[in-house]
Amino acid sequence: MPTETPAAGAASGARSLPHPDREDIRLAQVLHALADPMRLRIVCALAAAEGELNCADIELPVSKSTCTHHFRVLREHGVIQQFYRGTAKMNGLRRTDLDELFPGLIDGVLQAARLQERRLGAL
Amino acid sequence: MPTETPAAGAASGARSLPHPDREDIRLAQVLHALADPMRLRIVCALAAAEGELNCADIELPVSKSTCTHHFRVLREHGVIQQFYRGTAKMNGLRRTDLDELFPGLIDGVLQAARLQERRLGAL
DNA sequence: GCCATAATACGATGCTCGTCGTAGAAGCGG
DNA sequence: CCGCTTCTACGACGAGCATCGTATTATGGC
Repeated sequence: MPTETPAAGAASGARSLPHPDREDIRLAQVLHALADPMRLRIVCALAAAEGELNCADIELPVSKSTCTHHFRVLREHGVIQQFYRGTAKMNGLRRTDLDELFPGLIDGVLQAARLQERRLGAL
Repeated sequence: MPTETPAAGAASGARSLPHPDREDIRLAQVLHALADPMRLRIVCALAAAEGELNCADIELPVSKSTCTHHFRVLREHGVIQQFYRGTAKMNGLRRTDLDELFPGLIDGVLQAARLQERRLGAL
């Protein structure tokens, strides 16, 4: 269940990953987070995986530091959810939160991304 | 019909307003254009008006130059359509183009904006 | 205890963006 | 023709961002 609030339990380790509360998520911030090609790719991969994904499971043409940066932007803007599992950090879309706040938005963006990829790929 | 291609006719004056072709519109650019609070407000006003709106009909807490800048960003990223009518410049959403490229996206964003406004206003 | 793995933090750099003010251009009405 | 309204162009300034490399921290296994 990747849509629980991570506050419940504080998990195991000491490394904390601050997530915004659902009511603190702002549309403009979500759109900004989604407006970067790298982050859009991350979100699409996460949505396609339907579950959690390791940070390293998504291949991006950028350095590790930049990758970390993008994941953090997505998390701090309320788009994804992150937690540690051993040395790995797992990622998941905050679908239920986003769907409750902005019904149809994420689906629209994901479908738009798929359509555009198909359109440009089959050019 | 505010959704025609403005290339047909070249209108009256000499002032030209370059619009991107529909197939040149990119999702990331649209999201980026929508990610600014001012521009989001403009788009919402335009959608609510259902027709064309004068630039000055939308009150924004920024200077005139900044306003012009935002309108241009929206136009150059394919979100709105602009043309001159006398000294005024009229604006309209490119709904049909956007709906064809990214079905459901604009509706999702607009509804999300309305929901958030209601949520935050009734706080 | 110690090393390997995975990710972070920090600082730097170059680019983009949002904002503004002022000066200028295009059309309308007398 | 002249002034008024409306928008634009240009330049500037400060902030933010995407990117990187390197040093550091946290976890798990030997």
